[in-house]
Amino acid sequence: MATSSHISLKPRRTPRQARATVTMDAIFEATIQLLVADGIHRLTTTRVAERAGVSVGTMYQYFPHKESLVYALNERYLAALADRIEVTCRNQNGATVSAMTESLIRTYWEAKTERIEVTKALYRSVAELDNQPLIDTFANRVNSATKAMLESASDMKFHDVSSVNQTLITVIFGTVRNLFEQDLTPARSGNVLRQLLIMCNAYLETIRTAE
Amino acid sequence: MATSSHISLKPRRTPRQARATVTMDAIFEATIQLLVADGIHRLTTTRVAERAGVSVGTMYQYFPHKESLVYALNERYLAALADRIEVTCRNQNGATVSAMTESLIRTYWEAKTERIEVTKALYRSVAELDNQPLIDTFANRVNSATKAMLESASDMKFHDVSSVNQTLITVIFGTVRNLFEQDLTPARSGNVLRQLLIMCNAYLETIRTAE
DNA sequence: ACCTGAACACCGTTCAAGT
DNA sequence: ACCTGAACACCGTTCAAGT
Repeated sequence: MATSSHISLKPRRTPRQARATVTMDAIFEATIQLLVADGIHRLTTTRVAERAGVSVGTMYQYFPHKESLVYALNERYLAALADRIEVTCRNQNGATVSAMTESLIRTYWEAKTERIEVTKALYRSVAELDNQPLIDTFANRVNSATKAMLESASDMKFHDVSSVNQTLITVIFGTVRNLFEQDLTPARSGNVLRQLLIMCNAYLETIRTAE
Repeated sequence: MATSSHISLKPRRTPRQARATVTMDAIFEATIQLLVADGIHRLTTTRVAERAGVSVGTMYQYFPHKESLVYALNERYLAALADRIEVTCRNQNGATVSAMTESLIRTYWEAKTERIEVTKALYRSVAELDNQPLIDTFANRVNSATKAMLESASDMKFHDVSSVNQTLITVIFGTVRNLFEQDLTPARSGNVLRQLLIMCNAYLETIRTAE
């Protein structure tokens, strides 16, 4: 397998003295700056150390290798995100399901869009490849195909096909990708896929009667 | 920005002779084998050339740099996926919207799960970092929080909270992530988010009456 | 037109030596 | 406990020389 779970990604040393904490913060800050400015390809240990104002050797006292640096950054990001979601969930205790769903969507979207450059830099740090053109080409082809399909539907005419099309594509592809990456049992995956279909149908039924 | 759109990711040379095509196929095959077996971190130009049975110099006649190799692989994959979706769309011409949605979900899921190792290797080639443990931790925290929230709902009792919870989380997070990465105008993003909410509500309404 | 492989610049990582 | 930076192995990329 491609995983290398035997190699620790954890920081090597936990700072005990004040200057060590300063050093670690400087390294983190330097990393995020370089990531936002130049992307992961220009992120070298030499450059991080240089900008953080420490020697390479120092960096390696805190992080066993370069990967663990970016890993730690993502860890911080995800932890903060989970914090926010937990707060939202607690705040919605006893509310209606609709209100819950709404605030869950809002919280997640806001967390992603608040500091867009940082979110994107982190996404790109994980998705190293600059394959946006590929994705765009793919999206365009799929959009055309599904739109034409929807317009031909025998049981429904849409007053805004583009909106419905975009919604269905984003929901279905996003959900399936997410589901795939979760690596659930076939039974659980199958269930979510069935529920997804039910959800799409319920949505279509709703906008049908609304028009 | 992190993008490097001024650097071409396209193949450098298009094969004109038969042996050149053989060479390119060998390089592609070697790349995919190494990717599946060892992951992107062990993918070096030397190793690819070695396994393909050509010299490094030859590789660089077809690909301007290492990145373009993996890029070309992803390009092939996405093109094949788009092909399949187009076929599905054509086949569903004039069908009911429900049937369309269903075959779209099925096609996409099947394409991803048919040769799981290859799909995963490609995903990992783009998502270089081995951050599965991070994702798992995050998912567990979120799962607990949202499940507790749903169980506290004032307007609804679920006979299978876990299923509903997993569905909502997968759909919402997958959709939002996908939406974020599409980089649409705020108006279009806002619309999809509103539609997503409508969809979740329609779903909840459906399973409420079904129970 | 296509292939080779030594050569070069640079990067990740270590470690003996310091405070 | 924490920091330094020269040293080493290895990788990406090039290019003069070949068929």
